[in-house]
Amino acid sequence: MVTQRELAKLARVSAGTVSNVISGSTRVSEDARRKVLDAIRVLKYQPNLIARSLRTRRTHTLGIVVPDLTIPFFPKIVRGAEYAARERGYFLIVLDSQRSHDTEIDMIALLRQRVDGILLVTTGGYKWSAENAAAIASGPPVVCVDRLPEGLNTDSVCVDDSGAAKLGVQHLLSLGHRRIAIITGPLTLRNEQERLRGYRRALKDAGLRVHPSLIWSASFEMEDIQAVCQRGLLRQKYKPTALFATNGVTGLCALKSLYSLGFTTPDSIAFVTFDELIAEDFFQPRITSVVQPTYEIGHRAVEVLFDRIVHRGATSVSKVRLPATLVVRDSSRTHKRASIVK
Amino acid sequence: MVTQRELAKLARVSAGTVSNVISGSTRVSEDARRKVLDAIRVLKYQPNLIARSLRTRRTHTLGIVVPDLTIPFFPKIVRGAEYAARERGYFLIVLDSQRSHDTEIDMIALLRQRVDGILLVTTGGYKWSAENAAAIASGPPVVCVDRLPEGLNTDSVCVDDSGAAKLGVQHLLSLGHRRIAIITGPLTLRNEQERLRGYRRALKDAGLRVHPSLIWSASFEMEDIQAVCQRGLLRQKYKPTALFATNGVTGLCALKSLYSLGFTTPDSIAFVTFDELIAEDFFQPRITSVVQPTYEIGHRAVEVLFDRIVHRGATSVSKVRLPATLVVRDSSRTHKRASIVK
DNA sequence: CGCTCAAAATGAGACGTCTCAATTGCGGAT
DNA sequence: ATCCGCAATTGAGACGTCTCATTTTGAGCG
Repeated sequence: MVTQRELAKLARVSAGTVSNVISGSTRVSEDARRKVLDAIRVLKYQPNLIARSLRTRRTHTLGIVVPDLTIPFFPKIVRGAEYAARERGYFLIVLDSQRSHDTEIDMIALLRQRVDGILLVTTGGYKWSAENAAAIASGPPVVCVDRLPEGLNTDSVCVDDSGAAKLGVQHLLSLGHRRIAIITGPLTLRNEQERLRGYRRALKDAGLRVHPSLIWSASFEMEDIQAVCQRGLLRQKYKPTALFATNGVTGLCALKSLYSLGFTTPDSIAFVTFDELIAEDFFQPRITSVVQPTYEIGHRAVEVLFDRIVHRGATSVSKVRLPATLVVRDSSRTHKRASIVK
Repeated sequence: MVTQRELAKLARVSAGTVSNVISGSTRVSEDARRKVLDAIRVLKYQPNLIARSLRTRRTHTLGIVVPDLTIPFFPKIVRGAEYAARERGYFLIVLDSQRSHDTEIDMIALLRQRVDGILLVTTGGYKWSAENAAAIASGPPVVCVDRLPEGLNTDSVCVDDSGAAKLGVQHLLSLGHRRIAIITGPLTLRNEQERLRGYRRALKDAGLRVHPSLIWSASFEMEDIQAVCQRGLLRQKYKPTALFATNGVTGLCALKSLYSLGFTTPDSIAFVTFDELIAEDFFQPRITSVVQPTYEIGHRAVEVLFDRIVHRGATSVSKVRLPATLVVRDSSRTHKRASIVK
């Protein structure tokens, strides 16, 4: 490995000057600069990042922890983050916590010494212990993405959950639907709470009463979702003409349940879901979705993180909420039965 | 940050002894060990990994580069690799080359100084330049996974492509099918070539002629695949009773094409694909697949990599091929028309 | 009591970089 | 000719760890 010292010898300048040329921190004469750059070329010098990190206490690396890389939503966020990181010459390390809070904590601990900042998509559904929160606070800055943890007050970037849900529900309202059911994931997740809030708000704004029998919640497990749909759909009294799902996993399973119960979209029930379904364009008819700006979320999160790295503790906490967009496809097509309902 | 020097002061031993206790490289008296361990506990010492790396020239970290994290196949491999890495106390860095060979090369360069070994799933479809191959050879050891690059002679771990394809085709043969079409991805990929070879072998072994009009190849683009299926299926003379797809992307698109052309599985055509389709258990009927041992591939690749890290250059190149398994579901159900064909 | 020898402990030095106080060089002003 | 001031350069030292040659310790033995 070629070192700066060797460059110095070849270029006949001091080691300090070589370092100054390379890091560009101090003014260097044109002559010296040229000699050093020549030497770099001749010896094919490459700086030793480890040594540099030891000295500067910077790694020029960011880390991102996600709950499950096999859910397509997360790689999309990773992509946005990676792009933003590379724009600034940073390197991004990806870790998968496998939906385990403990693993998540472990991974953050492992990242601690290797990165200058962390993007965290928590597994969610629990409150952070004071101890773990303190550990976070004492390490490199953390920006929470998508899912906002309880008990952790950091910068965050996520979609405007309630606004996004409202968008989807308003679309159904505009098609004439009045009995719109909602199926959410676990309400221990703040996102899910907010999305439910958006649903309520949309209905209230439209002057409708929010009927409790139209609000369904389930875990992320197929069986659970199926059971909830079955109960909700076969209930006679107040049958929905439309269903809104608050996330992709739930939406996919719900859709499957509808089909297996003999329902079709949009004919027997209109359907809108949060997130692009995994095999989105495979279904006929195609599914209308509230689409999150995944790439922007990742990208923006890195920008917020850089801000924080620079202004360490200075600025107040920033909570960014990005807007979702509605992509209208077939599953919500206006339909005579739906439009009849009043 | 607590340093070993501070530990030494508190424990009233030398810095060298502290280091010996921590790294366990030399024998240390029980007494000294206890004092040091106490000090570690009291001061909450955590070793500085950067400094350690600088000194030892080891990072205790591995890297994996994959073409596209949004294809579920790759995160599964990552998971197996990560597990194996953690078993040995190593850390795994994940990078997404976004299907670009240039990015791939960049990423390997970036990893160079940060990891002790690299797992590479190349984007494929091109030959590695001698220059890039040389760069690889001069860096940390590389193990190629899944896709084997041309022009790069490294250890590798992947599925037994031809055997796996044979497995799928033999299944169709055993159901009585005789006119079995195959649709592959780009034949610039070695995997695809091998899988096609497996198909040929299965037919030959069964004493059947391989009819050229039954061999279809396409890029990974939907339109392309659709066109190929259309041409193959609407061709009158030699219409297949079964279709075998050699990878998940192609399989998914082919299936969609079948449906849009009015075919159904297994009624009008039997269907078997490589890999679990993204929304596998969503389709009715469910799809029969040749399933790769993704987790094992990742896991095993890390083991091979460790071997190489330890025996640096000593052992001969190892080319591991893991067997696939056939998961029979509905799409290949025996069917009267199929069984009639002779 | 002194000697030997192995085990244990020591501490200087190196890994490659950056930083900073100190020094040098040089043109221009006095 | 001398001095000043600024820019450029220098080189020692530190970051925290591990290594290794050297020294110290102490148990065993004559």
